[in-house]
Amino acid sequence: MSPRKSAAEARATRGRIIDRGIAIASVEGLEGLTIGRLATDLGMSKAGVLGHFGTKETLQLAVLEGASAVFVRAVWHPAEDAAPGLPRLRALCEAWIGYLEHERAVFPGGCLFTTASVEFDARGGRVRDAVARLSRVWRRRLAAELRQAVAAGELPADTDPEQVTYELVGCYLALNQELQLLADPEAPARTRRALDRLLAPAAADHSR
Amino acid sequence: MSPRKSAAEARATRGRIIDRGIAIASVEGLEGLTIGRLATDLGMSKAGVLGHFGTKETLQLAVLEGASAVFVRAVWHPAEDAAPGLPRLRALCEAWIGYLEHERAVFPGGCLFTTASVEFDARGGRVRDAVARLSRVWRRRLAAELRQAVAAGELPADTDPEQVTYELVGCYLALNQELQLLADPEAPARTRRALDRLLAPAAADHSR
DNA sequence: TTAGCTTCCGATCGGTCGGTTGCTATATTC
DNA sequence: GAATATAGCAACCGACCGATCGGAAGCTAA
Repeated sequence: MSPRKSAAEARATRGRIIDRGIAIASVEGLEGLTIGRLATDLGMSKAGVLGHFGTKETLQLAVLEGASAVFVRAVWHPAEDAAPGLPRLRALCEAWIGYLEHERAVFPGGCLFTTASVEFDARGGRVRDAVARLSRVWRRRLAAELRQAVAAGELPADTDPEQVTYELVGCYLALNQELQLLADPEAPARTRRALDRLLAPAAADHSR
Repeated sequence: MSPRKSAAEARATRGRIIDRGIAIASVEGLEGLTIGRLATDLGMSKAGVLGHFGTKETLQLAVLEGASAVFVRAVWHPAEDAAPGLPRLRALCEAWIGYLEHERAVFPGGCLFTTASVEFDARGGRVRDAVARLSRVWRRRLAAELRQAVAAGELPADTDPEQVTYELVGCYLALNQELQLLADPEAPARTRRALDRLLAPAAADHSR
């Protein structure tokens, strides 16, 4: 009927598939994301959708990568302008709250990584590996930023970066649950209170 | 071939279905739990399995209820012997860690409530309502226990029970992720360190 | 002895899954 | 302008999904 052909248009189509896939997967999960549903939503045939990826697993990985780009753009990029250390951590955490609270247009079902993490944490396969890799990357970045803040004397010298990272991740998992499952409007305020405790500046008795 | 008939045996069969269903659902999710898989695992026919529940949704609710009983037995019951307030909170939290760390025989794929919570948090329906209800019940119990500890002077007087409950839930969501997705053996120690900070006794400058 | 109830099975239903095939129509390359 | 490459479609595949059906087997009560 309407065979689009140019390479540029094909890339655009691929992008539309991934965008729609992110939206569906954030609600139904990466396993619940089906090719037929994707095709119907986009007014395409199943073969037309699958032709861009070959395999559902490859499609899932592409959606995951697309979601990762959204996350980086929404959370990490806005914080890059802030000064390294505590200010950047603060900006990062605030953007992270906004991402979970307002990014409904992109992730109507909440953070796709939380969903995918729980969905695949008990399985094998490339998707699980990709989810675990992304999770580790972001934890490492958080810990590195925390180390900078400690080195700069902005956080107590005895701060354990891995420990604070763990507790930060917990905060955001809980925030996602309170927003999505319990629809609790108090959740962002509670998160900020927890952050105030976790990222409390070092007592000003340092030399520098 | 082997049609069991007595009411007692039927109840036993129902229990076996639920037990197996819990194990499957903790790995595949409540949606990924299929009647055919259940029937194969138990050496039954699909009709025999579904006959006990009528509907997959009813089966999911029964599995959820069964998992709730396991959780109560593993986490709440052991803590009932402890004195109300802080000691009971401590016992509760320690049992909770053990539940996530060692209950692999019952929940091979990690805590079923975490899985179900994320799986249904963006949908409607009775299963989602049941998950949200259980989540609220346990948060309320935690908060009530925290209030007791504050009233007894075991925790600082300005402690916000809902706030601490939120942070406790976050700790256990993070623990589940580190155990299941990242297979990090340090996770329980990190959880205990976080608990030490969250449940630090009030400074002993109180009168009573 | 027998009627009625329940448990469970085998067979089957319509529907959807991921994936394949053959084709057309366009874009690109020479 | 001819040859090649490819985006996308329609049709279809075997497998599996949840669900329904009639009936067989065994318990219980009259």
